[in-house]
Amino acid sequence: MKRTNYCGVINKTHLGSEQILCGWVHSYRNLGGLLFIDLRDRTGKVQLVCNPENKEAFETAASVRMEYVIEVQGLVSARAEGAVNKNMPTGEVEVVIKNIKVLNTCIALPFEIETDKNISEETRLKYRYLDLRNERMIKNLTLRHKVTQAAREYFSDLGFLEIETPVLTRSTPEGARDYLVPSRVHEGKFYALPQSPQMFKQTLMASGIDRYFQIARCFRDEDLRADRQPEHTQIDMEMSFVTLQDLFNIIEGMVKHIFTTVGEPLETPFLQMQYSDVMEKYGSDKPDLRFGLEIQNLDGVFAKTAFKVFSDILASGGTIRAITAENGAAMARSAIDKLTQLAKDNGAKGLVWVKLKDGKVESSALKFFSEEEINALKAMMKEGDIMFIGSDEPKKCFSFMGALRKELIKTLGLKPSTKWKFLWVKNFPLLEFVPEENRWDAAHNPFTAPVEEDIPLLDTDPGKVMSNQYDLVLNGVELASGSVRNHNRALQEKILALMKHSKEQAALRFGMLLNALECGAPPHGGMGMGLDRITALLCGEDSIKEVIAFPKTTTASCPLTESPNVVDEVQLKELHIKID
RNA sequence: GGAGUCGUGGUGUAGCCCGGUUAACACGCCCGCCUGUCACGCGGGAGACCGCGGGUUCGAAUCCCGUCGACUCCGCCA
Repeated sequence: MKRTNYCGVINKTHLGSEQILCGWVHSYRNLGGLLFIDLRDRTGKVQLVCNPENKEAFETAASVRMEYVIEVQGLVSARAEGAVNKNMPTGEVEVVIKNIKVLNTCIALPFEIETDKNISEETRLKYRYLDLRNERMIKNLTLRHKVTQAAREYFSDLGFLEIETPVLTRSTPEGARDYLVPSRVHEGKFYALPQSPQMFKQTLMASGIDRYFQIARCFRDEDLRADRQPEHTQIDMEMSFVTLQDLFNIIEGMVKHIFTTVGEPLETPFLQMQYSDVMEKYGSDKPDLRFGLEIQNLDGVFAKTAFKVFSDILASGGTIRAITAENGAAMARSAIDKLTQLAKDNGAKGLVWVKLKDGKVESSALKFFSEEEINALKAMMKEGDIMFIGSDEPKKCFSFMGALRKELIKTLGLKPSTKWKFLWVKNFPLLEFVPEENRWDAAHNPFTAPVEEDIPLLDTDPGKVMSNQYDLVLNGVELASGSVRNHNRALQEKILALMKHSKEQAALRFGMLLNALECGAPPHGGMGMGLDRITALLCGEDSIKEVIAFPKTTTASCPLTESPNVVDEVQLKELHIKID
């Protein structure tokens, strides 16, 4: 290769040197007797200048158009005082063209690189190879690479082995829908793409691998969101002989290493909270703790209320909760109505608002409140505050108050208190009852171990059993999830039985794992972290599509490759598939 | 499965409410001029039957119905 340097790095230290640069014509300015080209590669841009005295080169330079690929030999020169471009990192220098060669031409493109903003995502994805020429995408993909490398480095240094697990595996119709792959050799049989390497990594623990990690692609055939793609990448990890706190320590170490590597050293501690407390305080299992707005309990205030709405709720075992927002009293009626509607959409029957304005309490339900209640509310508020009160059966109440909290943060345009706020959510219930199916289901992951002292409760009151499950939440995003697993076959089978899996079914679906467990599997645990999500957060992107080179659209299709698509009749026949 | 927003030259938008000229503007593209530009400038030109199908109407980019696609959200996502 003849290239001597990248465009974006050329600076004063290269003055007087001759360079061979290759790249794309980002823009050209032909002044008639003088010609400028901004040459771009993934490191940045540098200005080329061509004088007419260099006749042959000038002729070629005049023929280039947007996005032509050229190779240039030239002298790095200082720009004249007035010609320095302060908006350009390479703006103090320019490269005087000696020779120029067109390596490839380019047709008129659907959009311009960098200058065209607000291109529809549809167009961007259809021409992703052009979109990826943009600085934003180069920056994001570079950062993603760094995150991946940092994770690899961290785990490797701690003695973890990176082991690949199969992508063609078997379907386990738990949780998300599987992507299926028909087998040619076995008529009527299918592989499934893994939703996670869960079973394999636990099996690796049974093998005595002790410490495993993988940058693993996971597949889920579910509807998409800004933070969900049909295939996503997990930093997947599992280790033996660990407690929950060991896992926290290891993962915190990894997160810190990643953040430091990308230039965001962390000082903020990782908080830990019980799932039940998180739900009660924030109405969400992934609250954004950069904002306050805790949900308050008003059961005491209204214990003896004459307001029928509240007294009925309390009598039926419900609860009354509130959120108080500073400087919210100025909120317009329409904004309050919007928030009320949002609460209703999330299951609330209504919301009561209370304002403290000029030392006086105003409220949509003022006439129902006693003097004592008004004073109690007043004592909880500061001048200019607004309080929203909701009441319902506790779980429902927390849920819509949580939705309200999220919306309030948006509506009031609250500024986050810190850049990053980490939260471990732990002590999830192991099981949740599904009334429609008259069975228990894993609250998170069917292989999670119950808290040891709760094991007897599996026989008496399964809903009370706490698990060794945890989530790591960052700025309101569920970043990672993991647990200490069951390493005892009998216990695992007991839990599967509560989920109404017969021994036969369990053996059929999870046989590999169950068999491995009874062959001397060590205690173990681990986690999976969303690589796309952590990268998106670090890039300041709202959608993980911006950190994935070739993502899918909301209908799980790829505009670039036009997948999914039809296949040949011959292919179908080989796979024993008939399409109606 | 459901809700909302959007769809107009290559790209991004205006026009749509309140139907009626050759569908406007910017960038890109083509031609010409220009020796210090950097969103270069100036002059000229090409390029869209307004996502698709149907309906209302003398007449539809505009109103109505359907459909397809994109995005966001709910359901779903162990």
